[in-house]
Amino acid sequence: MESINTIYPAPSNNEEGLSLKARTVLRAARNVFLTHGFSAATTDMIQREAGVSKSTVYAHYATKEALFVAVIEAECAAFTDTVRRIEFRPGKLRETLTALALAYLRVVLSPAGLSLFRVVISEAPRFPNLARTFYLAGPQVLADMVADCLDSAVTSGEADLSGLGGDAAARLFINMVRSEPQLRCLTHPGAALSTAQIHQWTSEAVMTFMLAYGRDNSKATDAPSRS
Amino acid sequence: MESINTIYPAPSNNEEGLSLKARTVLRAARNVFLTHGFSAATTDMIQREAGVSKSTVYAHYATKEALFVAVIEAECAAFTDTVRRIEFRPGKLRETLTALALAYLRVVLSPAGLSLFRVVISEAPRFPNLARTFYLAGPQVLADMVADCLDSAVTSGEADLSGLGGDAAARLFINMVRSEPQLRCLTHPGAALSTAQIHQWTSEAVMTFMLAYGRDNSKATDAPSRS
DNA sequence: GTCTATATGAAGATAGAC
DNA sequence: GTCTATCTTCATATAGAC
Repeated sequence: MESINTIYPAPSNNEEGLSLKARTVLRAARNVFLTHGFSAATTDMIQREAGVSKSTVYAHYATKEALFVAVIEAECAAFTDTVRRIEFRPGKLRETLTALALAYLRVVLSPAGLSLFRVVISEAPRFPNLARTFYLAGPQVLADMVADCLDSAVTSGEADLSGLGGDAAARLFINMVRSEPQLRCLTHPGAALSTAQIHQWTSEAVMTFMLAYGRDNSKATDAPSRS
Repeated sequence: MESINTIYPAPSNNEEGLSLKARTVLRAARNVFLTHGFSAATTDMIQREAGVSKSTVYAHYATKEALFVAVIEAECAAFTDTVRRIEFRPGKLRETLTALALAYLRVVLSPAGLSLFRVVISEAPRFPNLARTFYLAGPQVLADMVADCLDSAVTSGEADLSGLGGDAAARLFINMVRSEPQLRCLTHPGAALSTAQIHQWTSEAVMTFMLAYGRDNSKATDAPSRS
């Protein structure tokens, strides 16, 4: 009894070249799969949510599996787009890292981000290619961005990675940022983190990283920057 | 066609007071649920794997849901036991943290650990209590242990947390340790990480933490300790 | 392409004998 | 408590008219 896209705001990407009904089906499938996962979702739910008949669904997607793959691939692509759009003008390293972290958490902790993670992880044994796609579309893309960022900082003398590669350092940073808040949200459904909590966690992660690898170690600053 | 407990070595805990058949059912259910998740698992699979009839299953557990809850709670309890058993004699901070990290990763990256995570996370919307139980049984327990460790180190002058609470610092550390290898294993099913990779990652995480909060900052040592 | 109606199989759960 | 056999519901997918 929910209208389309009530729960998960539409990405409206990668829908070029699809007929009107096909798009309707895909979006309905997105809501249903992200809400219930693959196995618990039924084609009936999708058909009903889309407001079409069963045969319309099967006219565009041969099987439930194919529809699922289409949904997740589109979602991963949208995820990548969102992450890529994050602005990071090369300014002060601490501020840049903070901005990147907060923007990343906004995506990861969004309802769609959490559901996508849930579904992809749980279906990874059955859809290993989707899982790899997800890894490349999310963590990998951000890691590359942060690595660029860090390489610049090393060049400008703002950071000293102590023998660590830019890539390894970037991974350490984004994992430090993402891990705890994401785990908390995943294991406490319905209890979203407050903005204050997110800012505090981010600030602690950035501080830790700067203490370890920043060149100007002024240990005092732990006031979160509002972005 | 797999015999019981082929895939996931039994915890053999919390089975006191259960009849022989009840135990057989519970263990079969464990294998099936950890392998397929809740929705894709069927009571037929469980019944077959246990080598009993359907009514035997329902004689001990009223519904599929109840059986699932029993399985996951037992698994969480076993998880806690394993984590609690980790030795950490208060020695040098770096060595203690390395040992804790490696032992934790052994549990988290084990087949049972990864499957438990998958299942709990994916079913969290439907079984929120189980998800919270899992959080408390795993990350929370280790965080407490690490926090104790850090408090000692602060007292002995080995560490300076720069205003961070022991709890927050502990969380940062274990998340830094767990996050990337776990995510890689979850998204690349069947491709286990090599011991060398695990040691390298651990070593990088410990080094980062020690650079930020260790009192004796000798940046050179990045040789992983074999434990 | 889209609909209504239906085939076909499998799921969770129970009945009734022992 | 345990089994065999079965009930009921609902899932995926298709047939055939328009």
